[in-house]
Amino acid sequence: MNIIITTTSKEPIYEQIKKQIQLNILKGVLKEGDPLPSIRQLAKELRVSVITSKKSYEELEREGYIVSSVGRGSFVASNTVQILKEKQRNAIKDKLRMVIDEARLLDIDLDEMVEKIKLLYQEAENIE
Amino acid sequence: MNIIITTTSKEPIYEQIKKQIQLNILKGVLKEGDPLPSIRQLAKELRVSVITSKKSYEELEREGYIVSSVGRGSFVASNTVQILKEKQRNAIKDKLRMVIDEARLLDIDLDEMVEKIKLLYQEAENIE
Amino acid sequence: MNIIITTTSKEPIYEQIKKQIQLNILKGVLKEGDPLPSIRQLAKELRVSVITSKKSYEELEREGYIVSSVGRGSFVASNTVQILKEKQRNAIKDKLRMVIDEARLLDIDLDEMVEKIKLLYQEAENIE
Amino acid sequence: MNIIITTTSKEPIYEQIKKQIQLNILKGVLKEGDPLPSIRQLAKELRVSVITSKKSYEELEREGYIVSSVGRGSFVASNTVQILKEKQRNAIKDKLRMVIDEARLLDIDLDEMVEKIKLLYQEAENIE
DNA sequence: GTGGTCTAGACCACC
DNA sequence: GTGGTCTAGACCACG
Repeated sequence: MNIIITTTSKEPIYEQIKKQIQLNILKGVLKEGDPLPSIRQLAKELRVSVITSKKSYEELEREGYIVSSVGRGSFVASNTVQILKEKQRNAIKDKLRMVIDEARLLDIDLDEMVEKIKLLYQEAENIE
Repeated sequence: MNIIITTTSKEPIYEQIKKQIQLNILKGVLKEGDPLPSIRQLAKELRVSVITSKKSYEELEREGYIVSSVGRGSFVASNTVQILKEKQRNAIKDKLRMVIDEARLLDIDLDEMVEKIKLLYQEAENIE
Repeated sequence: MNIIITTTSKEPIYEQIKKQIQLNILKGVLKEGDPLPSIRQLAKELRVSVITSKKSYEELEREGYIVSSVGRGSFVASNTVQILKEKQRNAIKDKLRMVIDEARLLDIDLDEMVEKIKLLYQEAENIE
Repeated sequence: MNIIITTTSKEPIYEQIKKQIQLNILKGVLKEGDPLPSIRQLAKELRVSVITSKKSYEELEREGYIVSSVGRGSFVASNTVQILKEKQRNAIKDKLRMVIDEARLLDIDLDEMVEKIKLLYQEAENIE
């Protein structure tokens, strides 16, 4: 699992870690039941305060993506992929709704929007 | 011009004010050259500190939406609405790009995305 | 005499008026002894507060460029052109000194600076 | 890094601080990635309000000289010195253009201007 | 500890 | 009256 932190970003470090772990679960790099690196090890690798890595795990656990137990470590929870996908799809819908609201204010109609999306999809596939 | 601020929101107050004034300019409620309420008057109306209303105006001026001058007040900038709309269109494209990147991770293909957009457009028009 | 005010500028209006009157004297449009428009007339023409036009004249008088007398009006002082030219030459030297100080910090040497000036002179002559 | 502020100057304090930090970055006294004093520490040292030192840092960040992040502090931005130097070179050109415009009004021709510059360069080098 | 936001005062130059 | 600068406090999230 690779996690990249950019300290220059305005996004909190713990949030960056959290998102990238979610991503790894989503992409199947981390499977249900898989062990995660210990808080201390992760902190060391990322050169981050233990407080920070701890906070990431805490949030992930609170939201049901991982389970931790003292002395044993942290593991990807079961059903995580399902829950995650569902949540993310909802999140995407919300973000899309906001983008559309803005677009409509600028008189961008449905057709233009669809065209934009097609272009951006192509663009994304070419990069990949 | 109506401005509504919610102090419970995580979004800074000055950002809320700024966005709503931008909106009014883009929608044409505020036209080029129109005077804005003085920072003190606005602060009074919204029951916020003068510093807060001032910060909103500062950012709006820096981004070219308004011009302020001592002794005269603040006014909607001229020759800008078109330029600003262009800027915002670019901003929308960037946001859309991010949404699409996320969507692709969830294996949402182009067709599904287009369908989602159509639905959301309809939804938005019905609300209006 | 033509005076153009830009209310969007951060330069105070009275300062803009003052500078342009000086300019007119320097260019010979206004000659020594020539009458200036009355404070009220100027304010009316420029659509400016009388306080503002008054302030311009006050400063010009304090610095010796014009003389005013109650009931008679304001006139360009004698020796004004000489004083003005001398002052302006000094002002230019000071500004040039500041520009050079900045240039040296960016490792722009004398030759490069001279070349820049030659180019800008050419440019200015072409516009004219 | 030494910062000297003069409260008697008409130039705002935050502007003085900003300029001197810019200078230190451009001269290489502060290198990319170097930490800057915290806004509170700087405020204490210079005996100004935290708001004032903060405003300096805010503008420096907006213009790309530094990056700040909550909980970590402020640092000189990376990959920027070259870009910033370029920007400043453009700024110098603009200032030079304005000086030349004024000079031409006083019938100072190119040769005289070049001579002035040579003198001022010599002068500046002798002071150093 | 750090920076980000917010408050309630103040003085100034400009109009 | 206006906006621009400055002060001395405060609370928050982040590390």
